[in-house]
Order: sequence, then structure tokens, then C-alpha cells
Amino acid sequence: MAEAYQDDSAYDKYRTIDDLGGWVRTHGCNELTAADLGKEVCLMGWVQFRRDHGGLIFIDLRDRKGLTQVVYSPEHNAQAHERAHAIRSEYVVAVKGLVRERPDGMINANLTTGEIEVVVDDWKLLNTSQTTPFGIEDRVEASEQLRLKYRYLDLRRPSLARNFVLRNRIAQSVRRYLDEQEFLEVETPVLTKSTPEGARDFLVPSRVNPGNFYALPQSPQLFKQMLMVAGFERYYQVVKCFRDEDLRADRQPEFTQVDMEMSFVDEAQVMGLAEGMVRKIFKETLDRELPDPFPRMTFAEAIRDYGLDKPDIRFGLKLKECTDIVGGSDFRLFATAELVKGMRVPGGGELSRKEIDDLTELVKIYGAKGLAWIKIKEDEWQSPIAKFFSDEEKQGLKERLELEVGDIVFFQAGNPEVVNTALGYLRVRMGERMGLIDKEAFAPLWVTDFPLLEYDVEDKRWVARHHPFTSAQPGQMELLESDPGAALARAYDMVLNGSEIGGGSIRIHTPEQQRAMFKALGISAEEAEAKFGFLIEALQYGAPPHGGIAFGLDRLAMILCGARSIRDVIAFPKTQKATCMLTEAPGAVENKQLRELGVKLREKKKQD
RNA sequence: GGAGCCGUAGUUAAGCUGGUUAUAACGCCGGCCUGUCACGCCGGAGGCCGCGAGUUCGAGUCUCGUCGGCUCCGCCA
Repeated sequence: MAEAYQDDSAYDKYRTIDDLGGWVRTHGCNELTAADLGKEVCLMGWVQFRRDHGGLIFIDLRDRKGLTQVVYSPEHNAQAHERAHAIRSEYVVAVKGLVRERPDGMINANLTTGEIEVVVDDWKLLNTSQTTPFGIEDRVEASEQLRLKYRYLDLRRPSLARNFVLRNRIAQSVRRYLDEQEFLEVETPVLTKSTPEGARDFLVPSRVNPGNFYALPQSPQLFKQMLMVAGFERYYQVVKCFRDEDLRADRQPEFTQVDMEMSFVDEAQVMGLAEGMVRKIFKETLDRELPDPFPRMTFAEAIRDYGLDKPDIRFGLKLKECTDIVGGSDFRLFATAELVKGMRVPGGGELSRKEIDDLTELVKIYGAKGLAWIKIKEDEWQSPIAKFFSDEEKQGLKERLELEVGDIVFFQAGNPEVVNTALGYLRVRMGERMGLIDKEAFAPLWVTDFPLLEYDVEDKRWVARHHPFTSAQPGQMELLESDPGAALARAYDMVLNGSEIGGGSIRIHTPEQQRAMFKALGISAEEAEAKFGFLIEALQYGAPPHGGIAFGLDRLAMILCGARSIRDVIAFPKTQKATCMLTEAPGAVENKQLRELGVKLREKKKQD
């Protein structure tokens, strides 16, 4: 163990830990320049690197802001220099010294403080450090498992620390903007009531009310509507929300929303205000201009052209329906399919058989049975399926898909949902594979006119696509009886580079409409009363028309930071099994605690 | 609930169709070094090959199970 080495060290006598003793830090480690020459300064921080020449000793001192080179010189202070042999990486030191020019040719252009160095008059060892399990450097690639266990060390690495600086700036931008717009930040309860419909709740047993449970909020939805009834008119909150569902690279069980709600507004006003906020964030953090207004697309258009409800519009490769062209073909699979769509990939003729096999595996994940393809060659169509098509059908496909020599075209046929999803994700993959995505680009987009309901195959009933408090577009409530799937909602999502970063709606604000919605969802009057009685009651007391939106702050930060994982913008994230590698949460609790809560654990069937 | 990838010194990796003492780089420890900046040079220590069974004369390597990490499907109003 590293510990053992240090105990044996010849320098242990110098490793006495001092307190600050009245020393005051005068500068950060990125601050000193040639303008500060001759100043007596005091720096405090961590030892990044030690370069011990026997005579001179250099250390790079690191704090949150940067690095400064510190020199221990026997001529300047022999005793300070002698003690400095004991210094190791990540020791915490305070240094008093003189800012002086570096000798000719010794300037380090990579550092903002590269013109100067601090020559030590006196220094204190504020703490030692074990040898760290991984280097505190960006170039060190430790496994994520190890990084999460020693997260406090991982967070010292500049590339990760930078994400939290940016995240803070995003949050500050949000607060400034919404404050200017006269939004009121109001805190809502974290211990609240379980509301069925939607994600699984985290539950908290109530000691005072044995057998009863609080739920942690999936969102402050109902409270913010209450605040509209309260007449607050404009509310926001940067708020933790909780969903007990499986994790993903972009999903954590606790996450942060920028949640907002406004009274006396329609879709256009909410969207205008929300995109103004996102434009301000990009301007203030990355100095990037986003379009004004953001482009818009209906849900139906998104599915038609991109297969997904969160299109990445940084590149083309639009899907084209071909059902009518191949409906009479000899290819049974296509001829009998409810929907046939094709996607032309210019230059895709270069794809190898292996690559196509891999893409076939990709679409199978989304329920596709296989992947049909045609390579357009100079004098023929190279494909397992081209033989089934007549010249007329080929001509039809050529025109519809605008096929040219060198292209590949992929097809999906069958269940519309599978066709769209599979081709939609294949499109994203091909955008990356063909180098069509400008990594510097930010392409925001509104998706509107979502269906109000969607069919839950498992429960065999219609459920709210957004949530049951979303209002229907004018004249659409009647459809709830006749054609529930066709009714459109007053809902909107903000999509950025193929990620959903925010979503909201105009809410139902009359008790009659809210009751009608519950009824359409198959929720009985009694059940609605029991679960949402307080909402319906509140709507009876002069609820103003209102609507809002919530942004996933983590996802937004992730995109702005260019992070691959949401964990890189959350200080202490959970693993895929929802555990914390640092604290080892969740953990067992004492029986006494359980008794107090009136909770009894089920007997374990299997012994350890 | 399901599919896939991964687990070897402190770290990151190599380790072939099973075969002598399990390699390398970085890090660590010691020595030398007065202009380095990922300092350099010399020397050294450091391994339950995730864990448990099995196959075999013999397992880091093959099989099964298990634990852990990651990616994805389901799930996520």
C-alpha cells in the first residue's frame, strides 16, 4: 500500500502539519502576472506536480482557479528548501513568497501565470495526502467505478470541475433571466403525496402516521398550479425531482428541473419566454447565438420526417414513405406492410457487409425483424431485395427517394411505430457514421401538437401522453369519445441536438374540463376525488388560464458541457443500480428505526 | 424483467490454439541532480489475475454460477 511507503519515508520528520497561524491567502493560483512582480504574496492550494532537482525544487500549486509555479531555492531560504523535499502530490500547502520574473526562455505559455513564479520565503504544510488512486489530471483515464468511489478526487480534475463552473453559470443565467421577467422563486414540498400515473415514486414512511407514506415529487406540477390559483402569476424553481425508474447515460433517479408556470398566457407566450431563456443561457455561457425564433415542427411532421419525437435537425437524411410505391410489389413483406419507409444515405454505398450487419443488429433492438437495403451502383441495384421490384416500382423509388449512384437506401416495413423508431435511430447512427453532424452546432427546435393520449398496451387503456392536467386543443375534447388517439394537446417540447431538454403545456383550468379528462382516462369520479380532489376544488375558486414548462437542467448542462454522460454534470451521481459508490447508499437501517416507522421487512427467502 | 461489453500490480492496459518465474507504461519508495514545468538519470518494491465451483496432469486463459461497473431494450405521465 502507498501508506506503507510513506511511513518508511526518509522525510517523515518534515511532515508536521501546521494550522493557518494567521496566514491569509492573498491571490488565487491563476491570478499573478508580470504586473505583480515584486509583490509579497500568499498562495494556498494543492501540489499538482513536484520537480525536485536536489538544488532547486519546483512545485505547481493548484487551486480551483489554476496553477502557479512555486520555487524553493536554498539561496533564498535554506530551511524552507530543506523541508520541501518532503512535499508530495496533493499535499496541501500555504506558501509566502516573492513574485519574480522567470529567467529568459523559461516562460510557460500554457499557463496564465506562466511569466512569473513565486520564490518561497516561508511555507506551511496544511495537510498531507495519501498517494491518490488515480492521477489528478485530465490525461489520466481512471475507470468510472473508481472515479465514483473517490468522487472528491475526481472532482479535482480540471475537465470535470469545469463542468460545475459551467453548470453554475447556467443556473445563474436562469435566475437572472426569470427574475428580470418577474418570476417568483417559490419552494414546494419534497415530502408530498404519491400520484399514480407516471413514473414510480420514491416513498418515505411517516412515523407520525404509521402505515402512511409520503412520496418524493416527480415534479412540482400540482403545487405550481396551486400557485397560479394563488395568484402568483409567474413562478419558477430550480428543483430536485425524483423518479424511481431504471437509469441511463442521460437519466438519474434524482435530477434537477428548471420548473416554471405562468398565468394568462397561451402557448406562444410560454414558448417565447422559454426560448428567450435558452438563448440567454447560450449567450452568457458559451457566447453563442441561437435562432430567434426557434424552428417549430409538429409531432406528426417529426415522426413523418425523422421517425422520432426529438429530431436531431443538425443533419438531413429525412425518411420518405414508400408504402404506395411498393404496395403491389412481389416482395410480400413490403406488399402487406401497413407502412413502408425508406431512408437514402448519400455515399452510403461504401458501407461494408459487416457494417450493414451491425446496423441490422441496431434496428433489431427497436423491434425490427431485419434491415432491407439497396446499394445504388452505376449499372445495377445491389441488394437482396431489388429482384422483387418491377422497373416501374424501381423508378418510383428512385424518384421518391431521389436516389443517385453511390447511395445506400435502408427500408423498414411493418408496424408504424417500429418502422419509425428503428429508422429514426438508424438515421442518428448514420448521421454520425457519415460525418454529417457538425459537433459545434446547436440546433434547437420546438415540437408541438402532440397527441393528448396514447394507448397503454399493457394496461389496455388510454393514458395521458404528457400528464392528465394538459388541456386539449380547441374542439379536440369531443374526439376523446370517438377517436381518443387523434385528439391533440396544447403541449410543446424543446429539443436540442436530438435530446428532449424541456416540455410543457397549457393546463386545464376549469373543474369541468379536468373532470372530463379524468373520465376520458378511465379514472372514476370517486378515484379522481380521492387522488386529485384538492386540484378540482382549487380550480373552482377562480383559477386563471395558465401553462408552463420544465427544463432538465442536467441534460441542458450535459449538452453545453459536451459531456457524454449526465453523471459528468452531477457532483455525486448514482450508478446504474442506483447506488452511491461513495457513501454506499442505500444501506440497511436499524430495527429500532423500522419499528418507529411501523415498517416491517419481508423475510429474506435466500440466506446470504 | 431482458440483451450486450468489461473486471489482470496503486492506475491504465498486454497476456495467442490452456503449459517454466504473469509483461509494459505511468504512479510509488530510495539515491543523484540549481531552471524544471507530464523534469531527467540510476536502483527498488509492488499480484487472491473480482469471487466461487467445475473441466484438465495443469486454468489469468475453457465452462457454469455469482458480485460489481458501463451501454441499450422494457420502463421513464
